[in-house]
Amino acid sequence: MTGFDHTLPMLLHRTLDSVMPAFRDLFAKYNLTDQQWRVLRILWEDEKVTSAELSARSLIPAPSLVGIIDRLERRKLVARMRSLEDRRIVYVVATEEGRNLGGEVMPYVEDINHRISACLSPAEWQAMEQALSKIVSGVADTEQKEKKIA
Amino acid sequence: MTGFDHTLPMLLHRTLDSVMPAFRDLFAKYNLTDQQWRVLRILWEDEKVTSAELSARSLIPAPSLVGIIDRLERRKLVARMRSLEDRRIVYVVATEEGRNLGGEVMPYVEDINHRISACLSPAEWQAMEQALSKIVSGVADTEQKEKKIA
DNA sequence: GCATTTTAATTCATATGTGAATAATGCATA
DNA sequence: TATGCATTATTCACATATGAATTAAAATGC
Repeated sequence: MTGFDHTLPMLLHRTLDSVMPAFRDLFAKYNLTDQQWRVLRILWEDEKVTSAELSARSLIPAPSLVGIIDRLERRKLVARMRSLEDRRIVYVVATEEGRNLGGEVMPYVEDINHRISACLSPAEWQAMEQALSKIVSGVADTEQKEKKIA
Repeated sequence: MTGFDHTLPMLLHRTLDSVMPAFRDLFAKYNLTDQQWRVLRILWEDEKVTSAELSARSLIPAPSLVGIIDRLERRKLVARMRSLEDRRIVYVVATEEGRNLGGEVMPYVEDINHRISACLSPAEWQAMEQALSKIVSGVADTEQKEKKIA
């Protein structure tokens, strides 16, 4: 293990690589990718969400979202509805079928999440989440400072 | 913030999204992607590495590695050398030029890494790294148990 | 020695990520 | 009200991720 292996990007990628296969094996049974699931997961609870908000909450870049929604739409799991007040905005909603699929997959997803959190004590989990969150806000702050300099 | 936002994959993705732009802006100045950098970073120190080992250490899936090495090879930054003892094996090596580029970029990469680690105290960083590592080994263990059952 | 099985790298089809550019609409203001 | 600017979603070109299949070259069993 060199210094490189202890780099934050490598630590995060390594952890993702270890947990994602379980999710992907599950999603594959329903012909879903994990990105498609993320979208469905958000729409499962909320009525209608704009594309921009969906991108922000799913952490899926807007250009990728277009194709993902296209494919979900073809399968009648979601639908696009252009706003009438502001015709630039597109709302995405889950269909009845999409909502049902969400409800069907959800318990298994929670199983996996429970198995993951069982790897740590609640205190450890809390500390990890705070550490990650500190990094997110910390990095954002240094970027602000650099903008002021420039 | 729903439960979904506190899910491990979302936490990890959110953190990655916050730190990667700084790296990517840097790499873009040298016409490198972050995956290309990861390969160069490994070859910068080691003499020759097999494709399989490169995939394992860079966390880049083998099929992706093919194209990445192709593009680095076109720019004369790395070279492929087929093993003479076992002709299935391909060694990848950095050229003089590749090694120089590595040396040139490295200090700036370390700057970014320092700025990231400055967001946490050494103890917090240590705890976070251990937590992530616990998850990696913990998830691997539960997979083993499931194999035995099946 | 030859057929079988493994292994290493690659290819293939499809889905997604990334950054720049575009089209369509809304908004401000001269 | 016409013009310039901002915003939303999309498109484009290119690079990478994913899982299955393929090729070539060992290793193994008989």
